[in-house]
Amino acid sequence: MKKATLVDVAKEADVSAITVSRALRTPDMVSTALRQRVERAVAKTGYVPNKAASMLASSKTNSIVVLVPSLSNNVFDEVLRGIEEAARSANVTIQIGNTMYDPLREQQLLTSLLNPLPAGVILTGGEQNEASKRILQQAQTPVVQIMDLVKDPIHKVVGFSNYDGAVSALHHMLDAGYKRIGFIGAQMDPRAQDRLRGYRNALYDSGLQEPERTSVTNEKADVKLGGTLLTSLLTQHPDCDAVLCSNDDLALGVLFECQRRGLNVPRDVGICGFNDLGIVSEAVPRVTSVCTPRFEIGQCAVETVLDPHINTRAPVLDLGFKLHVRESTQP
Amino acid sequence: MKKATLVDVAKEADVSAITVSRALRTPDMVSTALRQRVERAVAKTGYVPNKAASMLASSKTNSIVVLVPSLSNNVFDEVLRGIEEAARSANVTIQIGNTMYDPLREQQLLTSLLNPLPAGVILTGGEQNEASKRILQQAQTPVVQIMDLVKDPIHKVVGFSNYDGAVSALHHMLDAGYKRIGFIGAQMDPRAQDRLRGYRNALYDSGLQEPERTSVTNEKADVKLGGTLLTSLLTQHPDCDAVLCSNDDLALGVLFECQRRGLNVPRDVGICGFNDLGIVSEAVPRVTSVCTPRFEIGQCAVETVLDPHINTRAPVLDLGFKLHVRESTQP
DNA sequence: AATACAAATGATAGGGCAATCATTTGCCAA
DNA sequence: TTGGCAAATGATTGCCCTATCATTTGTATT
Repeated sequence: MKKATLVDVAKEADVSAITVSRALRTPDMVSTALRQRVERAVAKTGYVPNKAASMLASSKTNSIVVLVPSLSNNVFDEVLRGIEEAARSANVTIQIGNTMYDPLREQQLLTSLLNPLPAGVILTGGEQNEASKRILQQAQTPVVQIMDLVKDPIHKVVGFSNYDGAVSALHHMLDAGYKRIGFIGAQMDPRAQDRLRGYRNALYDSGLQEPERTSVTNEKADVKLGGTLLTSLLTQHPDCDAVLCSNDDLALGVLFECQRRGLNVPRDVGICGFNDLGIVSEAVPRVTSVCTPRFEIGQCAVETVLDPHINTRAPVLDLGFKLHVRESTQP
Repeated sequence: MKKATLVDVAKEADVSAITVSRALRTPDMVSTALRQRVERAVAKTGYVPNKAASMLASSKTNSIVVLVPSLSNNVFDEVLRGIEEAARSANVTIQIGNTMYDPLREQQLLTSLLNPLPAGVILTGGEQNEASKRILQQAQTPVVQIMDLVKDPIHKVVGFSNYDGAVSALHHMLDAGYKRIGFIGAQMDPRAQDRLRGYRNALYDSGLQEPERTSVTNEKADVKLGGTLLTSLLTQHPDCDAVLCSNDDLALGVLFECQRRGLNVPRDVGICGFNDLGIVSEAVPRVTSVCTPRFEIGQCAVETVLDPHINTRAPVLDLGFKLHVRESTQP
């Protein structure tokens, strides 16, 4: 038995095909009686709309393309959860692409996923290459960039200030009494660089006139690397008494390395992470971290991208952050 | 300017539309000269194939649907990495769905993602509900179930034995001298249950005739829960001298809880995790874990699902596991 | 040179839906 | 009642590509 089509349903309901189409897509536009008749016919025939045909005829889809730079970075789980939840209630599907922090890969994904044209695109950050930006500008679909407060957004931005987050963390660490605070960073994308800038400027503004103590690399940030970077930081700056980490994996690695070296946290070394991934609040000692609104960013990104009044809204939505102070920075 | 279609390219190259189609899809079937002419015409017109039309005409897609139960569980990152890599080299796109451990959600995702029909489906485990299984059986597309060695596979299975993994871990712990080994489990899906079974049987077979010491829940497994479960385990069985955990997050939580309680690992309590997620090998002390071939499972699942000889291959592919012994179980 | 056959290319006919414009129906005001 | 208008429904056409079958061209064989 072949799959039922609109025409089959139409015959069953004794109406025209286009009416069935309307009854399903825009139920408000048909009479109640007819709607019910169509529903019955759909049930009876087991009709399932053919998306390919629908796309071809309307050159539209109800799916949102979401590009993230990593799936192993737990930061994006929460973002994706927010996106999924919002997408579900808006009745759109999502299409996830993993750019692996590679602009070229991002461009390829866009080329591939923008056909057929999605209802919207959600991207991470503003580090797209020129070709990608051109593609996005020419595509007739709304674009939301998330995480960063990107300066020259394609359309809209939903995120928070990484710079302010780092500043806030540093002020707290200074208040807690640390004097020779270092910075450890990896995977130095624009967000991590903003955090580094925040560290630098807050340090400078504090009047301590300290030399900057940093250990930074472009490798993929993970727990192991945190230990490695602490080692290199302490080699260059043995007097470090605290470390601000560009993310929580690094912070955990730093904590473990301290334990290996017999350094007491928070007494000998204070540690602050970034993102507040849940695991850091369970470590011993519990680690201070800048809590970022990842779930909300996801939700809000979907709402923004689907918003019909998208053109009349502020282009940048700052969802803020919260510093969660814990034992690791309270000597 | 409208987008170029096959016909435009055909005019440009002075051939028929169908020939252009062939030149692009099956270049071996046309002459070299013509292929080059078509390529030039494509470049000149900026032609991009319309996937919706292609799908409609052929009722095929070159995308693979991948359903995982969680994106926050780091187990699936690696699997997805393997899938992505293999998919890329096979030139197919992937469509990721997150079932959130909910069979109904899985069913909804299948209903939605099986239209248009994908080139294959990759699912986690065998815990689909009856409706989902029926949908998959009727869909004319290969299905590969991963992670578990599912007993009654829909088509094919790529995974490893969770049961054997647990048995192997337990044997190691017994060999290391632990006598009163407990089990901590959460998110007790069939895989976790297999691990529990492995624990039970290995314990029984060891002849120790020990009572079983378990603390198990169906909540989402995370680091925090590890601590909670250890607390409950030690309340009921204060004599526990080691813990096998159904995954690494729990193991880490157990380690942290031990630290809070002043219990020395591995002397007072031995800890073994499951999956070997990278982070456990960095903790202090480094934690023993059953290393599972997640990347390979992903790769292999794609190869299997796309394999034209799929019907003549063994239905179950066991990729094995490796116990990585570290400090946490060497008193 | 004639035949046979394979390789290369073409013509036709949908695939299932939605945009657009056209028609019918129902209802109200005058 | 009739004209007018909105609401509801219908007919036609096109979206762009590929499956299928048909034709042409090229090559080898006798």
